[in-house]
Amino acid sequence: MTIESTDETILVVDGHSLAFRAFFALPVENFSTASGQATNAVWGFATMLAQVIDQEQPSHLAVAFDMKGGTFRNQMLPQYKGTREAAPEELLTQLPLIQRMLKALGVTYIEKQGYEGDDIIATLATMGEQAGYRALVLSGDRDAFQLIDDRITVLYPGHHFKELKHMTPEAVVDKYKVTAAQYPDLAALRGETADNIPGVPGVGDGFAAKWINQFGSLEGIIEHADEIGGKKGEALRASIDQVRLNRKVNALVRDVDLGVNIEDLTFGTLNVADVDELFKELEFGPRTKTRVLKTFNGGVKPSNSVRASDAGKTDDNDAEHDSAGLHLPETTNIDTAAQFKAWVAEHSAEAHIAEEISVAQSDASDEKSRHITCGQAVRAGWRVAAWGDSRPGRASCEALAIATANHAAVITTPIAEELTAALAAFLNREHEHAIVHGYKELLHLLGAAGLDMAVPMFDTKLAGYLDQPDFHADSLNHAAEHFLDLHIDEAQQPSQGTLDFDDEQTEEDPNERRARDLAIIGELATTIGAVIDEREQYWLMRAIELPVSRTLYAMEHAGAKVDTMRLIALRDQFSADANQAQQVAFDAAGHELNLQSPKQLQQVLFEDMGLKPTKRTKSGSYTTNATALQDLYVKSVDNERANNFLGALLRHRETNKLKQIVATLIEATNKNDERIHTTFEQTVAATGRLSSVDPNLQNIPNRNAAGREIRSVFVPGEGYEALMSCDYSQVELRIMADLSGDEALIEAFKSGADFHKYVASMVYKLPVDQITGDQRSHVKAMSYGLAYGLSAYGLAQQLRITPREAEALKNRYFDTFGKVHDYLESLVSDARNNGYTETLFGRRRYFPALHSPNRAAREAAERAALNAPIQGSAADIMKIAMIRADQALREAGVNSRIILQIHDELVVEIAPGESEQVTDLITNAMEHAVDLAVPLDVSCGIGSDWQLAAH
DNA sequence: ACTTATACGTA
DNA sequence: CGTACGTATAAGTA
Repeated sequence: MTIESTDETILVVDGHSLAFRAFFALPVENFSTASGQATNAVWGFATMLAQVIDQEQPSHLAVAFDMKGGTFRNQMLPQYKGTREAAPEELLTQLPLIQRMLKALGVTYIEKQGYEGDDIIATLATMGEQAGYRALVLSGDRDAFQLIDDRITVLYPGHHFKELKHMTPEAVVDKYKVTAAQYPDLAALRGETADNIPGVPGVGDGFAAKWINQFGSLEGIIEHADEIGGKKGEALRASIDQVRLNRKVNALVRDVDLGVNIEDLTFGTLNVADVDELFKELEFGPRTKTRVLKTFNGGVKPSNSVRASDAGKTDDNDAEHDSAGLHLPETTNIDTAAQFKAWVAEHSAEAHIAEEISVAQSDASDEKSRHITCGQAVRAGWRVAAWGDSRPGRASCEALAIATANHAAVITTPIAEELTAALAAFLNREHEHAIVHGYKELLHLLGAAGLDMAVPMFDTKLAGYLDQPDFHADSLNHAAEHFLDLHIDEAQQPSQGTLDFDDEQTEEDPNERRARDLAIIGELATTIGAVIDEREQYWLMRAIELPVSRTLYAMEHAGAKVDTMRLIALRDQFSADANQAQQVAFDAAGHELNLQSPKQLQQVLFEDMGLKPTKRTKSGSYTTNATALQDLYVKSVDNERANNFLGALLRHRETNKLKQIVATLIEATNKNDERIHTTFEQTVAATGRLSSVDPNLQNIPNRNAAGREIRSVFVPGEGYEALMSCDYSQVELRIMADLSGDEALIEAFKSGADFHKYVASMVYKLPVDQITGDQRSHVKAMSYGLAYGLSAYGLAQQLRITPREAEALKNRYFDTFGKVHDYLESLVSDARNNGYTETLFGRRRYFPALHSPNRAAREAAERAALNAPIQGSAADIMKIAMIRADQALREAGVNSRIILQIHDELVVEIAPGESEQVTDLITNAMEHAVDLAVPLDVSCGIGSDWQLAAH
């Protein structure tokens, strides 16, 4: 980020690529003039370009465009860019406007008949380099990577435009394992789907890089093609001509005669009158004008942007900066309470700034607090972090730190008693000024050191998740790379381990890494905090995610008690059943085989036994999944051998799976307390749901009797007398009823009758007592399928009815619940317009693929966009219920505690004599988590194990 | 020792 | 050709 160069820097922009990005990133509806001229691409182009200029501060600038008419590439490769959809009319009409704007802004743009924008870019970057400049190439086309060297960097946009990756020689090697100069060889082997250029089938970046490193170059590979064995070697030999051609086509021309001098490509003298006129015509507001003027009114003037880390900075000139340009706090090791108190007194002022947030009392039920922001407060505050093993049930803390932007106090374990007390007092007093990364993990680490901390002001891990729920950062460094475009030194490679952040290196001074982690947390807070405020999502973090983290910590820490003896008995029983089924299968097949190998099964079923092939898997082989086997089983009554085999195989599948699940549970049981401490992932599921890992306790069998047996191993632990299970009935449908306002569906919920039967009677226009079992189950499947974007075909498959019948059912259903239909459609169209969906509580999920030219990808995005707000709202509601339930239990002073969450179900460990009271508390917390147009219905059961607690 | 495909458990 | 997950195993590559 810090470019230390006194040289000139030229920024070369791929105009078409930027225009495309702008066009698809912004909804046309919001950017059109009264006369109907679309302006989204023009506006986006201006702001995105201004953003890059502000960030990079180039001294010279040029924009390259493609010209109509083909290039030499089309003659070599007729299908070149064949799959690319023609640019939409609404974008094409904006290109001349963009060029007019560039002219008014005093920016040179270049196009040249017979060449692509990429060739112009390559030429400009080369010219810049030869003139001793640094060159930055802004392009979304990976072909530009071949230009990269010490002086040429490609700015490659990520998912969101602002995440520009600085592709340096090191970054290319890092990503592709080949040098920038070798990149076109790699691309030729791999092909380019976007340009309709086939590569070697089955060969991706990985294999291409391997070969290049083995043989040095594409030519080397072709020479030694015969030495490469396997399917991939074969495919390579068959594709040599294609690959050679690819390589010719992807080479950029670096010496096009453009008729310009590099020194003339300055900018900064914009024509105010022309800009005024154009912006008036495009109906751009004064803010856009100010924004653009600021950037284009003096190309080389010093930056007006302040680095985030400089906020609240004191006159601390010897503050360290690391290689990535991070401002590191100065670390002080603290051993005694007195040292700590003195340190706090000295640096307290740095952590507090004028603007404070008054959200201490914010809670889920307070509607007015929904608009709270974190504002400038996240720029200051105490960074609190800890290092060690944060796995529940086995957590241990190595060190913790409390820091401002400039100074860090580091405390290593074991911590003296007096210092522990001082830390406890500090955390108790200052938690609302704390910024953390992973509050839940921090609680495990603090807990291991005998400490606790109430909800902090800001959690950068949760914030990153709210910002981009589809992105999963697997470490703090990864988050820094993604959100801050900050590349941490090569030397500090993560080694394996389950530590909170990346594992420590033996080489590095531990405090150096701690300082870096703290600095990253501060940077993330400012960067993502701004996004959170802009979207008004601070309430979500403060009133839902942070408090639920605390509840989840308690659940993970408590764990779930299992009956180990019973677990072992079950494993042995399932194991014996599986073996027995396996033997029967072997006898029927006439030989032994691996029943867990789809490949071997295909051989036996479709070749040896000659059964009629089933549906194909995506790789083209015949599926051997349970539904297919079931079908074959039913159809093979007259073929005794096949029938016996299939029956045994199905039994083996089921019992073996159960055996495997039980074995995993045994493995995961903590020897000390005979409890299983799962980890609830709070930042993984893109919809806002939780997930459970290590082990997954959210997929314990529940659908048939044999599987349900496994639930009986979950029992109350010492000091507890029972387990209680409480679940919401049809939450997602109730959310749909509320949000759609469909009177019929609302009435169905208010009736209090057997819901599915009642709905069936409305759909079939029959009295409730005349509804058949089939009718009820068909309508039930339809109801549940709604929120998934279910197709008539899918419904037919599931219910084993004809697509015609399914279609008829769907039509009747939507005739009855018309507003539900309209609502579901509005979800998708709103998502298309806004780019994202939103839950009841403002949790967002973005869907760029809604504009994908690929039909399958687009339709998948449509179904996901339909589902996300519904599944996500249900998740929000459950989180609020958990916070309320947890709080209610604590306020009542009972010992009972929540131990598991399975999306719409809570499992509570009940202390003696508390069952009635706790049932009331939990039911109330769940039922009144939110106020919808229909009541939330909760049903509870209590028993001496999880299975018996079912109701 | 790694990745990919296949299958299957839950809501 | 229904959303959201996590885990295990086989088979292919190294």
